Amino acid sequence: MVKAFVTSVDVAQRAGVSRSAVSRTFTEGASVSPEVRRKVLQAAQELGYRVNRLAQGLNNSSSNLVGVVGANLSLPFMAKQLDMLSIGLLRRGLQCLLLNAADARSDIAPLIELIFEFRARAIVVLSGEPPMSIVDECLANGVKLIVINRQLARSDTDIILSDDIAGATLAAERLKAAGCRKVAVVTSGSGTPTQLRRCKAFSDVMTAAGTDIVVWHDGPTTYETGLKAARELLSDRQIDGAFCVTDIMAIGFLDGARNDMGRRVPEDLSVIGFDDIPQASWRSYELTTISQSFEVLTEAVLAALDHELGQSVITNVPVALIERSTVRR
Amino acid sequence: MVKAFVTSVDVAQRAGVSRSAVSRTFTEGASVSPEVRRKVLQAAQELGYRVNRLAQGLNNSSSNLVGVVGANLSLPFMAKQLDMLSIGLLRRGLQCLLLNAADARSDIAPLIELIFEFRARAIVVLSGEPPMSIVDECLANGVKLIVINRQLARSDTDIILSDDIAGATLAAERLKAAGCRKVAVVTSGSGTPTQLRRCKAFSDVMTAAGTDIVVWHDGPTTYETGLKAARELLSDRQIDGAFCVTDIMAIGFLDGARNDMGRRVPEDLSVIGFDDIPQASWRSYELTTISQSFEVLTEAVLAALDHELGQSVITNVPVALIERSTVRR
DNA sequence: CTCTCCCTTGAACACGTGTGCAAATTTGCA
DNA sequence: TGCAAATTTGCACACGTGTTCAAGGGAGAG
Repeated sequence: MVKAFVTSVDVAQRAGVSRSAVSRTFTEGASVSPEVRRKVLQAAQELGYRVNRLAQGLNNSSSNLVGVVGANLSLPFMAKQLDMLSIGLLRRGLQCLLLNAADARSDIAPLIELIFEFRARAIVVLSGEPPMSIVDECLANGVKLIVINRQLARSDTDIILSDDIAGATLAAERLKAAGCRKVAVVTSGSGTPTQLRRCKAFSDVMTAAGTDIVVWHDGPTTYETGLKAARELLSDRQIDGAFCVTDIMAIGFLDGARNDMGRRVPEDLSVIGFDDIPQASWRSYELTTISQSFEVLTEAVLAALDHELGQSVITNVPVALIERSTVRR
Repeated sequence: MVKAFVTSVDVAQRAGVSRSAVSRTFTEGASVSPEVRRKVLQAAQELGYRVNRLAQGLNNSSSNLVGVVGANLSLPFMAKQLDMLSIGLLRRGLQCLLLNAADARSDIAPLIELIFEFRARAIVVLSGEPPMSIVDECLANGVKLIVINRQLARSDTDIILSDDIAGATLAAERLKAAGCRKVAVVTSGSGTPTQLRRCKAFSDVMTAAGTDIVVWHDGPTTYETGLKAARELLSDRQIDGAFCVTDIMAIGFLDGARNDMGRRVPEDLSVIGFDDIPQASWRSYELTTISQSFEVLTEAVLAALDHELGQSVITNVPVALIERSTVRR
């Protein structure tokens, strides 16, 4: 049988004071005399006392937890985002309750409901789309909802969007400047809003310029999908440019183009990606891509936590073209 | 002002039953008549009732939380591990409280104390080393402690170790078979136990065989470190083999060897890594490496959660040589 | 010295849930 | 129908904390 955790009653008894004094000692800005404070701290130290956050949260009817919903956490983009977010939360005194949706297609509603049960202060949705009923529930119960790269048809939720349209436009302009005559757009079959936006904005610019485009989409957002795209698309020898809506697919595409389809990059084929994941700068790729600052994105999420409830703030994360060496100059 | 969450009292009132009935309806195996159950469920549905896990945990003096401590979550190895672990926890009805140590060198004690405050059921340490005082505290308070790839000098903690020694030995044997005469060992400057073990085991086999070795160590466990190692080591043209204790460094090393130092791999130089991260199988690398099954590792962690408290189980995660194309046949 | 004001202290309540116990009700059997 | 057994129900307590409220006590001003 294990002994239970030390409670504030134990500490109070040992320090010879009331339980209130103990509580006040550990509460910022409460009124305790230095003498009592010292005795309490010493007793707490000796007994190994730890505040019970569950009881604390029960009282305040809210915890310091922030629920984070995501999927495919091992993909570089997600991993980087989660890494920075979890650091930022901790630094702000918030704890991260991580719910992994396992599959980008799976319904995230049950996960969000779980977060509700923990009376989390806020919910951050990194992937998947929360149903409207849940958005309502968040608002009704005073839980901040922050959605990343999903455009909800609502005006009472914080939304953080990378500027996909500007990014895709930058990519299109760059490929035009490289003199491409026929370009491919590579996207996954998952049809996430982000990918759709990038795909559409790029296509719009290209068709307006009269450039031939061919849109390819299939499979999940992975390296293998990019590889497959290269193998299927590049039998058409007229294609001399490609916009892959995600770096991870761009890297697969590059490998397929060079190794399987015998293309020289950038001489025969210009390739441009999106996200600027760490691997994009590896020497074997040196992928020209559109970067969205992870720092800015993370800061936007953290800032959103402080926003007034029910007030919608749409934050656009700016993008920039990172010139490396997969597009002809 | 926001309305508070719905409580079991509200539900009981609406359903016209006692609060106990509500509680029992949501408790597995409690005794409720079908009639009452139906009324309660309907009322709960209409009001949007959610059990308050904080109050629940307060009562049971333990929550369903599992604290996970890690660092460098965006490195492929860590990301993959966290991804699988968080899925596995969720599937078992446990929630993942993620604490990011931000820096591999930073002290993880404060993070573990935070986990204590949440009365987590178990603590999983992915990186960093918990001080002995905390190990004691875990045991005293009935909190399961699971440490991955850290050898603690204790017999009352669950420890999960990839079989570094067997892996490093496999790597050494393979390089010997490739006919290498002088091999480099590339390791980071962080000196984690895992890396030290791999380094030592490899060196032991090689020196026993009379092969020349040179050990290089510097910087963090990153791609850039591998790149740097190649630039510094390969001015010595006698080196014809390299064991990088981590795939991420092996990939950097490969890029440096090929692009900066003009080596052909595997003709001039054989390279072997460790971990089998997803990037190792990318077409540009096709890195020969030692794999440790992420599935087995994850399963071991989940299994450890069910072990008796205070009983130590040391699980060895088996390794295997994955032949690709960076070692001469 | 007395009065007032401010700081500190302890008692009591609230937070929302699970559960032991005894009463109430239903079921099973003869 | 009558009785015992089994099931269901409600009351009350416990979990560990924050906080309000009134009482206590000390210091400073007149």
